[in-house]
Amino acid sequence: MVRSSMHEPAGDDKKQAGSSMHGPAAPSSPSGFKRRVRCRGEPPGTRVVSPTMDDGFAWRKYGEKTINHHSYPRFYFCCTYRDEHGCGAKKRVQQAHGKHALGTTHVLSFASPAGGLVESVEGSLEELVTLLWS
DNA sequence: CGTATTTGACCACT
DNA sequence: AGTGGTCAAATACG
Repeated sequence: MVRSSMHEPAGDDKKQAGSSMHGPAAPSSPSGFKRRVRCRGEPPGTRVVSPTMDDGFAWRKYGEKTINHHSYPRFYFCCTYRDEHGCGAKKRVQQAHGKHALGTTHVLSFASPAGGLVESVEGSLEELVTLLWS
């Protein structure tokens, strides 16, 4: 969750170093590194709402985790242009109760079309879109 | 060929 | 000890 001291992006340093160390750099000798291939074909009907909704930006899913504390999994998205535009837009989508169908989307930070920078926004996708276009 | 997407594992904090 | 969050690599599709 949000670390008390994770306000500074500099924290990425340690993370990057750590990953590098684990060294997937040596694919030839993975100490048990087995990447299971995925079947890019989820059964139709299971999908209630498309997290990749068109909010004006391209979102790329970079992770998924199931929270035991909650009843549904959480999806992590980040702006596809993160590399080129430095638009450090990050989106966290938590699937709310099936009754509401629409999960809650928390935006960590994203560049506003107006040129402003928004951070730590939380609300439904609908609200976020409205805010973006505000 | 490039991009988007998926899954597993590790890490840091509490 | 457990949780949550991110990265890296591999694959599939256009």
